[in-house]
Amino acid sequence: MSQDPTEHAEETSLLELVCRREGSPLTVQRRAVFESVSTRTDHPTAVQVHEDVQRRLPGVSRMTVYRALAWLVRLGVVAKVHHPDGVARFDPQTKRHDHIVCLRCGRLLDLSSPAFEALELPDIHPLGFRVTDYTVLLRGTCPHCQQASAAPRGAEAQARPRSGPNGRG
Amino acid sequence: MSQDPTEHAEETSLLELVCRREGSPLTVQRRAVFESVSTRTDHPTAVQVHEDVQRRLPGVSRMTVYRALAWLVRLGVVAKVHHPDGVARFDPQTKRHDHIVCLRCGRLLDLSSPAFEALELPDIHPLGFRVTDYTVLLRGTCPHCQQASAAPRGAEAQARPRSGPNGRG
DNA sequence: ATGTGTGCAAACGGTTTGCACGTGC
DNA sequence: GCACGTGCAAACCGTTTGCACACAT
Repeated sequence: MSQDPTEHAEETSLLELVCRREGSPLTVQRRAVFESVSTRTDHPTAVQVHEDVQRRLPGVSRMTVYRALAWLVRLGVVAKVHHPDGVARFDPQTKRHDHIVCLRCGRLLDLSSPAFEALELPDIHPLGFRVTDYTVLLRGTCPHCQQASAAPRGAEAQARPRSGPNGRG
Repeated sequence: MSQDPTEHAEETSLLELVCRREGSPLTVQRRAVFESVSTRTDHPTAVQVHEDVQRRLPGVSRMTVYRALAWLVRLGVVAKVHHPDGVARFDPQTKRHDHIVCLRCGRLLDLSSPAFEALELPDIHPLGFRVTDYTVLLRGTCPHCQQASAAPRGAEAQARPRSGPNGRG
């Protein structure tokens, strides 16, 4: 996709920094996994990241990708988000933010809206919980699926585009 | 728990009503599944519902519970909520509402707060999406785990009490 | 009587784990 | 050189599916 290596230069050095701090070696595989996640904006699944990495580093096993992702999440460099479909997805955005998901194709996107940034949740302690964090999930229909929904009947049954890797409802 | 059968009388008749409308037979198993979900407030997993149902109707298979739950969800009588752990949970509350989850034990609860009811989200159409629905997920620590967190070190690593049926982070 | 819900068992997909080898530091 | 990350294969868990029988209507 992007030909400019300097684009992710600072992120990569962040990765190195974190590695030093943890005393963990920064391997080629981990770097590739991080590159994949931080390049994409569509919250890829572990399998999708694996495909991505494979393209650059043939031979990398799925296990390595799973472990690298878990490691990145543990270091706080990557966020694990839970898709309604149940499969884990990964997000380079680690700051608190919200998501929007298309109920037809399952596409999940970050919600970057000033209005949402400004949103202030009531500061409550429901049932004695100590609330540390929150996230809003919007559900709806993406532009592409809005057009598609006009065409066929029984739209709910299909709604399974090749590029949308989401299984069950 | 509750000995009073009249407590769920209206819900049961709702179930019968919906069955008539759908032309679907109301079986003992389905009734038991519905009873289980509507009685509990802790958003049981399919397996937990199965255990519940088994207690009353020994011999009911897990498959039946899965299918009954899917059926109830399709009829709009029960809501399927997605837990951060990835396992599906079920909720008798079908109206739009929010949740709070304990990051230690995984317990998921409905959030019934007037302040949250009154919350108005910005009416935006991010990236051309048509937003139909939304939900807020609060993350935090439940009262029980707040006490427990005082005791051991490395709390994040363990945090896996027997009663909390949540696998991965 | 009839249609469909149920039960069994097997498959499936995503994810995790144990161990020998290779690699980064 | 040493530790740890990697790769392989197999297990695991929640969930789905196909088919014969039983049950609700």
